[in-house]
Amino acid sequence: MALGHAVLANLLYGDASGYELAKRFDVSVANFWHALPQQVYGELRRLEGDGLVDGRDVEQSGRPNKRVYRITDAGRQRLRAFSTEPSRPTSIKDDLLVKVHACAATDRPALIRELRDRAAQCERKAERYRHLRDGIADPGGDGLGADLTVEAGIEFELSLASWCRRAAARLDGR
Amino acid sequence: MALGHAVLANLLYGDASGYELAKRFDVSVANFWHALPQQVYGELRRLEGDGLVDGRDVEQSGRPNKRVYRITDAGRQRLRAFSTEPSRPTSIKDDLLVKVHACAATDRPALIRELRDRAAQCERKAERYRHLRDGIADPGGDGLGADLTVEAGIEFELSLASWCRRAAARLDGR
DNA sequence: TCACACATGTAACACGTTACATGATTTG
DNA sequence: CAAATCATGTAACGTGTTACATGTGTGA
Repeated sequence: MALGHAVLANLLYGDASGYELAKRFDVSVANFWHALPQQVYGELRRLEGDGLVDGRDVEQSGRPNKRVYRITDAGRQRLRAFSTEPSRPTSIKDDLLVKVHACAATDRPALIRELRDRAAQCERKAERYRHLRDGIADPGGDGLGADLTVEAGIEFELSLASWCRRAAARLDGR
Repeated sequence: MALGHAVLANLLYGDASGYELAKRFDVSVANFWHALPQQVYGELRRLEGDGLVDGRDVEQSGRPNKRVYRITDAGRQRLRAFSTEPSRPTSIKDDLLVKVHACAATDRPALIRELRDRAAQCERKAERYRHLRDGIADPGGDGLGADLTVEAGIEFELSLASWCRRAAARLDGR
């Protein structure tokens, strides 16, 4: 149930279809959990089979019908149980860091270019997260969890961006 | 070849056995790529089959024999090619962030405790990375890649620790 | 003698990614 | 008329985790 908990957590912020959830997994949540649409659809079917979410078909005019999911009481209980299990340290995988580690055997100029690109990318992402944060309804109450996690996202992206620029400078021989 | 590149990059810093590599994947490299021993052993066999590393058996007295691997020219070329391929944004997976996102449905005190534990854990990790960094031979030359990546590790851990403490405080209702 | 470090694996399973597939409606 | 958005999936493959398995030597 790796993805499952993330999906359940997301549904706390409002019922959603697979399509809508997949988009959230590509923006707000992407910061600490990433998933492709296919995975989300599959996970929702599984969660429904386990009774952790409830799906209902919604007919729409002018666009395809969709299936909207809501978290069930069993789903909430599952999240509660999950919250008391130990989690282990963040798992990070980053090819760019591997490249820097291997810089002695790389195409230096290409690596430096990629570091600068990545820095810019991170800064744009931080900017998007900032807008997201400003849109959170009640950051002290219902929106607290979302507020805290986007905050983490902003800080992570900015700190990575800053590291990328310094790494590029050092690899450039100053 | 997800793990493969990380293994090759590591071997640039000296020949090693599977056991030794597995330990590096649990300390220095864990910051941007994590792997279990089983995976490392398997990957080394595969890399040897592809001619990207060379293994030789080393007899030892007083302890089991080991197989020590060295990166080949083909392996270096592979790293060079890898360095020019695009990498995509860091992939992060963190259960603790999922829990915070789901804080409305969690056991709050347990979550707060875990955040404080994690903060302490991150700070210890940063401390270990600092020692590692101080042990790097030539941070401006041969050790540049390693120096930059541990630096990234230190900053990541410290920024996460600080976020954890702030999150715990806010969840605690100040 | 018990635990720990050294040293290496197999097998089953869970999870994630890529490629492929379909089809309607809206916007430029 | 082309491209983007909405909406949902299957199949094959690659990667990562858990559980199990084995055996020696050193230090408490």
